[in-house]
Amino acid sequence: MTHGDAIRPEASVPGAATRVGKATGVALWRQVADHFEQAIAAGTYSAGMRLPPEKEVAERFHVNRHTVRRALAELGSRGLVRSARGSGTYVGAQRIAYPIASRTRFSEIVGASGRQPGGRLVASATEAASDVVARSLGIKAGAAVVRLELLRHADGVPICIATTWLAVERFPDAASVYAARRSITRTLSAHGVTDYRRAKTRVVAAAADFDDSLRLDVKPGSPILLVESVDIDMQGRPVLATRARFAADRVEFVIES
Amino acid sequence: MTHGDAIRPEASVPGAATRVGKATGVALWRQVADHFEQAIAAGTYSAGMRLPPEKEVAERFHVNRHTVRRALAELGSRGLVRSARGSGTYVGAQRIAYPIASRTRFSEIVGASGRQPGGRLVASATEAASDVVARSLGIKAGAAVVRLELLRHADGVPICIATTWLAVERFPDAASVYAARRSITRTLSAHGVTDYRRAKTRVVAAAADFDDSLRLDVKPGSPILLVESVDIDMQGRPVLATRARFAADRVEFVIES
DNA sequence: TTTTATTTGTCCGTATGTATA
DNA sequence: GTATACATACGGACAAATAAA
Repeated sequence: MTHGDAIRPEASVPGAATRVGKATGVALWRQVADHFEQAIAAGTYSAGMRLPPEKEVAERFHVNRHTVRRALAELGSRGLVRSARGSGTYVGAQRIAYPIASRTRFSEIVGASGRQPGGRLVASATEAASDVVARSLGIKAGAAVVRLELLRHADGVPICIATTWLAVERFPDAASVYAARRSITRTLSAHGVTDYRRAKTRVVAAAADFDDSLRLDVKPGSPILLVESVDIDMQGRPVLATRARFAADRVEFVIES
Repeated sequence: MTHGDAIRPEASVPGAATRVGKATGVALWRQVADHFEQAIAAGTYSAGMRLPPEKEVAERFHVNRHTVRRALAELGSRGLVRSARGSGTYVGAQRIAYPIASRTRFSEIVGASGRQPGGRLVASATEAASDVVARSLGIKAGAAVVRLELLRHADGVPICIATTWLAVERFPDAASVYAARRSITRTLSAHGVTDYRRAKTRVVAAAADFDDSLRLDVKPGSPILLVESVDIDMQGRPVLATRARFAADRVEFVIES
C-alpha cells in the first residue's frame, strides 16, 4: 500500500473534506465510509441522490476501487445507501424517527418529521378474541372484539400495516367511528377515553411476505419490523392491542430511557 | 363450502381443541392459525418440533389443505414456524426476550432466559473517533477511542456482533482489561465506573450481508436487527457507544413504558 | 446407490359471499 | 339494482426437496 497521504478527497467532491491523520489505525475503507456517512448526515447527499461512481471516488481519495466498495458495502448493510448494478449507488430515503415512549401516536410522530400522515381503513370486522388478543386486552377469550386493519402512510408512502383490536363491550362501534373520524385517538375519545398511553411494546424483525410486498410496496423478503403493543387508559386498563408491520427501510425506532 | 361444523380438531390432535362458533366472522384460516399459535404458546408444540403434515391437519380440521397453508403462512410471516419442503413445518426457536430499559446488560438478559451467555473479543483497536462516534461519546472528532468488536452468544449460538467504542482518555486500556475480564461491566468498573445506564437506543432492521451470515450463522439476506446505543455513567456522561447487529430470529426487544 | 414414499411448493381451475363503484 | 373486484374456500394435479427403505 503506497498511498502516501491521509484520506482527503479533492475539493471538487461535494462535502467538506474529511481530514484524518494517516497513522490512526483506522482502516481506509472505514475512513471512506465515515466520510460518506457524515456527508449524508450533513445533507451534502440527500435522499435518492446518486453518489459519484466508485472509480471516481477511488481516484479522488487515492485508494483502490475495492476499498471504496468495502466502504459502500458497510453503508449498504446499514441501509444508508443502495447500489444498483449498471446504474450507480444511491442515498436511501431518510427514515422516520419513531420514538417508542409512553405517548406514541402515529400521526404526531409522522407530523413531527415534517411529513403528511395518513391512514386508510383496509378492513374491519367483529370477531371472537383469540387467546393472545384476549390476554392483551384483559378480557375473556372468545369475547367479541373489533378488528381494525389500517394502512398508514406518510406523504403517500406506505409505512406500516397495523391491526388493532378493541373490546366490543367498551368500544361497540369503533369501526364506524374510526371510518368517520379517521383517527384512533379520536375513536377512543368518542368512547370516553380522553387519554391513553403505551404500556408494552415488543419489536421483532421478519422478512416481508407477498402480502407485505404488495401493501407496503417493498420487495418480498426485504426486512419488516414487527411491533406488538398494548395501550392502556389512565386507569391502567388495556384499551388497544396492536400488531403492526413496518417497512424496515422507512422507520427507525428510538427509545430514550 | 360444505364443512357443516365449527373448527374442532379431533381429540388426537395435541393440545386442547379450539372451539369456535361457525358464524363468528373469523376466516377459517385465521381460526386454524390461532389454534396453532395458542398451542405453541402453551408449549404443546415446543421449539424445533415438527407440526403435523398439512394434509393431516386439513383432514382433522375438516378444511382444505390450502386453508391450512394460508394459516401456516401467517404464522411463518411472524417467525413462529418455518416450512421446509419435503420435510415439514417446524416450530421456530423461542426468541430471547431482550428488554431495552435503563439497565441493559447482555449477560444478565441472556442469563435470565436460562441460557449461558458468552462473548468472544473478535477484534480491538485504538483509532480516531469518527464524527458519529465522537458526537455519541461527547468528545472531539478525531480524539482517540478504543473499539471493541464482540461476538456475543447464548448457549453457543451467536446472538449479535457488537462494536463498542470507549474514549481512550477515560478508559486507556479497555481492550486489555476486557480481554482479561471478559465483561463490559467489569471493564468499566476497573476504570472507576461502578454503574452505568442506557441513555438512548435506536433500532433499525436491515438484511444480513455476507459478513453477518458467516459470523451470526444466518442466511445472507435474512433480517438483522441493528441497534445503536449510548450508555452514560451516574453523572450523565457518555461512557459507551455501541453498534450491534442481532440475528433477528433469535431475539425480541421488549420496551415497557 | 437407487428407489419409493412423504411432504411442501406451485400451478390450474371452480364457486361463493361480500364489499365497492 | 347491477357490475366489478376481492377475499375466502375448495378440488385436483404435478414438481421439487427430503427422508426412509
